[in-house]
Order: sequence, then structure tokens, then C-alpha cells
Amino acid sequence: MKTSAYTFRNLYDLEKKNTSYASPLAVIAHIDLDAFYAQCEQVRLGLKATDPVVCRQWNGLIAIGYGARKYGISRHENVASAKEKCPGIILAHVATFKMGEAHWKYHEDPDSQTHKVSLDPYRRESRRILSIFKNYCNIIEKASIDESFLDLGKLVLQKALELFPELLVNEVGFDMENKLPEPPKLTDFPEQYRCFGNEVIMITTRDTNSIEKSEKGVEAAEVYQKKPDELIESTMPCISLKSENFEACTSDEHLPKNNKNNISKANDDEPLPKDFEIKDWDDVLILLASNLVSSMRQELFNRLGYTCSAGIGRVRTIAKLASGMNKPNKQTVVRNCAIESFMSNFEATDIPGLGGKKGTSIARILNLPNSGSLSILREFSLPELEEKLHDATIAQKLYNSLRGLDYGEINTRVDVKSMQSSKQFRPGIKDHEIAVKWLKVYSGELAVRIGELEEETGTKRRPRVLRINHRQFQPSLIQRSRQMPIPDVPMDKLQDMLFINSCQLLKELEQESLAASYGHITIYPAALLSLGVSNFEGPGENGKKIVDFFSQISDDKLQSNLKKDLEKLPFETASLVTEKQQSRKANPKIGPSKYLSARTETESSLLKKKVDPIEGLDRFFSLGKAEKTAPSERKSGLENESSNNRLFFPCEKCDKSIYIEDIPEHSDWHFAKDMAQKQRLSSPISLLSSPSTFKLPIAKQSSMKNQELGRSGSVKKKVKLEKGQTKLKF
DNA sequence: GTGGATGAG
DNA sequence: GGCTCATCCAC
Repeated sequence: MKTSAYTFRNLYDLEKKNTSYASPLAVIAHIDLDAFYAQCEQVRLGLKATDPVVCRQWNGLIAIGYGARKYGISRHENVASAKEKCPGIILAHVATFKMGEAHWKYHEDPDSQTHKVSLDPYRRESRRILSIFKNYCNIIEKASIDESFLDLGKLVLQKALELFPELLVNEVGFDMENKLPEPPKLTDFPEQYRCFGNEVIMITTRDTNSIEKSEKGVEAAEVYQKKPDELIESTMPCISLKSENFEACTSDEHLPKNNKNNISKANDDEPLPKDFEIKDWDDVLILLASNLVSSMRQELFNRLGYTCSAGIGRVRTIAKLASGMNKPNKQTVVRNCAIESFMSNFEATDIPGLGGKKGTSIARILNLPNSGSLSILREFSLPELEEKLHDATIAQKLYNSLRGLDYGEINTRVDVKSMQSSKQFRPGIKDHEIAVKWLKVYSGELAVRIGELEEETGTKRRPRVLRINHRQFQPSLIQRSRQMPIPDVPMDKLQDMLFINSCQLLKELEQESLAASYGHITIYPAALLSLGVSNFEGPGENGKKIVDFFSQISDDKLQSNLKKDLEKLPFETASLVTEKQQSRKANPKIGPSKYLSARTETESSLLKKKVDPIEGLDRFFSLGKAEKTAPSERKSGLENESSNNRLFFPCEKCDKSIYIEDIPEHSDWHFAKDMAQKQRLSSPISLLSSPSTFKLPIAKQSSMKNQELGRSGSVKKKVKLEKGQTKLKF
């Protein structure tokens, strides 16, 4: 009688979140929505999965539905060639913001000149989908908008204990290091679980039939595919959910057919492969897991109409690679005994995190072939890898990955670290004014998303850093960004605060460019303008990235390693460094460090005087709450736009009308005046009510009436104060 | 902290 | 290949 290779400890480790993923009996699933954006559009438009739907962004295609792939349409194609291949193609354009409008919408004929892409609909669907999975499994990590990892350990353990009472531990003082009892035969298995579920492809091995690779101890993979109609009824833990009103697609032949009325006992006519044999308890667990995932996918489809592909295996890497193997609408199960042969299907660069330069560097250092690299890689011993890669940690991780031993936790909460709203411009943005309008759109989008994040997590989470980024191709490729701290403001003021500060950052970019080029060239035409927030503060610091197991490999490290291996590299590296240094020197007047020190100085001096940023901002925005005027008449620059479509405020101090994007600067000017301080280059909006201004009595302010506007010299249109408009207190 | 680079889809 | 998003890392 043979016993299990696993211990009771291994099994019961599955019970707890912080040990389950590390058990050799761990069961991890990776779920990946099929052609997600395209499928979202297909569902939104009430189409069938077989319809040729593509998701379009301007004239490019960003997702090709599987119905359209039949026509040979792929990414990297434009609308014209897609139409050619498939005249009946359904081109669904992504939702867009129209310049100047606060909310995205599915515009009829969006123009990249006047519209900006919004991915919000997909984020929303992503959340709905995830919430379905969460009803089954609470250890779930959202890896991206269309991917998630699940730790199924606890669920399959529960099921296994229910089905196989011999696994229960009743004795006091039982030694958990004892081996598990002999695993059940397939025939001992309850009939309903004697399959893997719907549309499952099992990666297994066959002892009897080992081919050439067997000499290296690698078994040949055998692929077994279940037929689509073999879905079984799940008795897995599942909260009963009321069905939603999705009706399309249910008749589609490509999709799972069954619902509660149409369940077949799976194994009646089509059992598991004849030579499938439960080798050990890991097979039992993965069988249960596969059934569970099948049910989850089924429920997702029944309720929301989405299909997905899934991979199931011992670790994240395996699950991830497996989910990509068979698409769409299939799940791939990798038994532990098949890991080695399974991995041989891939290249080193297929391993998550090694897809780019890092993987290439490693391949070069280790002299890996273009194909079959993973098998070769596995021939390196750990010490060899350590020696060649000059990094024990990386070597270990790589070594483990190749063998499916790279146990990684499933992080229930992956904290968002940054958000960004950006857009590229084909003919570049031509001037400041247009740029400001886009900043308005960006800040609106970001504010909404920050709000959604807080709603979703139920906790207050705010970004602390605001960053603007710009790129231009004339005269050469120039890319610059500027950032500043974000003050804490109430949610309803977030958008305006972001907007005003982003305008300030834009000005800094413009000035820097001006200074750098002796006044002749500005940042326009701008080929890219983006606004991002980062450094979220709030609860939780357990964020771990999904893909990047190899993030610690610094390029420099790899470069220096390459240096040691390849003689010629040092020259390249050296010349690169020189170029960088030179480009910095080309801008001697206003270097980043100067900005940095100037701003820091200003801030700290203000902070010393204990200016409350929130109070300051409240004051700044107080006009929006003015009760003296009727709501209908109340007008502020924030809600009202002047004839030329620019937002403006009247300044109480000098009675001039100031465009909103100029407010920070204008305020700066007053501040500078008051403080007799010239150095100031920028300040976040929270500091607008600088100490002196903040306390200035009205009378004193009027004495500044005739002062000229700020240093930039740009022309400010004077606008008459409208009826009922409150004066703005700077 | 700031700015640039990289990875992924 | 263009576009968008997110994160990491050197300075």
C-alpha cells in the first residue's frame, strides 16, 4: 500500500490564507477574460460571441473578439484592413470624453483631435465580474483589468474533507508531519466530481509512454480535452445569486450551454482519460478545483454574459501560463506531475516579468537559444545561476519558476499605486489654451476614479503626488515631467484642485522649456500630455505586483553582469551616461534641482507658519457656496465659462479677472509681493491662501488694485464681474 | 522627492 | 504600431 508524498501539515496549510499558497498542495487559478474590451462591447451591444466584434480606438484596433479572429483580423491592424477582411465587421469604438465635457460617453463619431479615450466602462465591468468570483473565493487578487488570481486551497480542502473523512484529524496531539493516507482511486471518487468540468483541457503525463525527453526525466505531455456539454452541477460553496437580465448569447454554440435545467452527469459517457489515474492527493484537489472554476466561469456567463479562460496549477506562474494556452472559453489544468513537461512548452521570456529586456539580458548572459530555452535553463544548477547572474535572489527565483516552485501569495488587496490620464496628439497640441482644456478633462477623470477607489475600498485613499508629463518631437524627442505634492481636500473639491494644480505644473513645464531654449521654443506642439496621481496614502501597504517577480533585477545590475560577460558593453554604457549628463547640462538655467529647492523652501516656510491647507482651500472655493445669491444666479468661474470658453475668477485683491489656470501664479504674485520675495516658482493650491493674503483685510487688498499681473506676461482678458458673482479671495 | 524607463496588453 | 496604464529605479 503506497502512501502519499504529502503530509497532513501540507494539507491543512491550505486552511489559512498566509500558508495556503506555500503548500506543495496549493491550488491557484488564474482567470483571464477573453478579448476583454471587445467582449465588453459585444455584451454592451447585445451581440453574440460569434459576431465579429472588435474594439476600436480611433483607427486602430485594441481588442479583437474571437468572432472576428476567424477572419484573420489581429491587432496591429487598422480599421480599413479589418473591413477588407471582414466586410460585416462590427467596429465598436471605445467611450470617449469630448473636450470640455465632464463625463465620457459612447460618442457617435469621436475625433481624436477633440476626444479622449475612456476605459471607465471596462473598469466597471471588471468590478462586476470580480464581484461574482468573490462570491466563491475570498482570496482573490485583481491582477489587471481583465485578469485575476485565486487561491482555491481552502475551498478544495473543505470539499476534500467532506468527501474523504479519512483526512480529518480528530486525535489530540496528532503529528501533523504524518503522511496523508493513500489517495482514493478514481472509482472511489463521487461520480459528479469524476471530471474536470466544462471545456477543460488537462495537462497530464503518462507514465507508460515516455518519449525522447524522458531521459532527462521529463515526461511527455498529454492533452485531454473534455467536450463542451459535460458540465456538472457544482456543489461547491456558492452563494445563491439572483439571475440578471442577460439573455443574449445563451444559444451560442461556442459558449457553455448549460444552466440549471441542462446539466448532464458528466462522466456517464465521457469519463476522464482512461489512463488518468489519481497519483496523489494533489490530483484530488486539482480535480475539485477544476470543477469549482468551471462553475465560476459558468456563473459569470449566466449572469453577465462573459466568457473567460482559466489556468489552474500549483503556483501563480503555472496558472498564468496555463490560462493562456487554450482560449477562448477554456480552462487548462496542470497537474503537479506534469509541471516539468508543461513548462517545457515555454520560453524563458514567457515567464511573467521576463518578457522584456530583463529576460533578454538573462538569455544573453546564459547563452540561451531562441527556442527551447526553458528546458536548457533548467539544466543550470542553482549555484551556476547564482554565479552567472550575480544575484542569489534572482537566481533562486528563476530556478524555482522553472520548476513550478515559485510559490507566491495571492494578495487580496493590491493597492493602487498610481492613476493616470493621458493622451497622445498626432498634430501636437498647438498652444497653452488647448492644453489647459485637456487638463480639465484629465483632472475630471482622475477625480472620478479617485472617488471610485474610495468607494470600492471603503477607506479614504488619496494620492499625495500630482504629476504632469509631456512629450514633443520637435525639434527632437523631448519628454519632461513635473510633479508636486497634493493637498488634502474634500472630495467635492478634488477635481478643481487637481485642475488648478495641473495648470500650475503646465506653466512650470512651459517656463522650463522657455528658459532652456533661450526663449524661442516652448513645449508646443505637444505630442503627449498626461496627468497622473500617485503615492496614495491610506490603509494597507500589502501591495505586491502581479507579474513582476523579477523586479529586483535592476537593469544596471544586468548591464554590469553583461559587462563582465561581454567585453564590448562597457563602452555602450559609458556613452549612454555621457549623453544623459550632457542633456542635463543643456539646461543650465533652470534645472530640476533648482525647482526642487525653491519649492521646498517655500513650502516649509509656509508650513512653519501653520497654514492649514484645507482651510486655505475652503476659503479659495468658498465662493462656490455663497448663500447670498440665488442658486440659479450664482455663478463662479468653476461653473461658468466665459465667452472664449476659459474659466476665470475675479481676484479680490486687485479686482482683475484671472483665468483659472493662472490663479496659482497670480496668487503667487500677490504672495511674492506681500512677502517681498522673488524666489517663488511654484506652489500647490493648498498654499494659495498664503499667510499674508489669508489675513488681509479687504481694505488693504484694494490698495493693490492697480498692480500688474504676474510675471509670465501673458495676456489676461479682463472680464466684467457678472451679476451675483462672488469675488474670489486669494 | 523627481524624472526617466520599462512592462504589459 | 499607437495608445493607455501602472510600476520600478537611478539620480
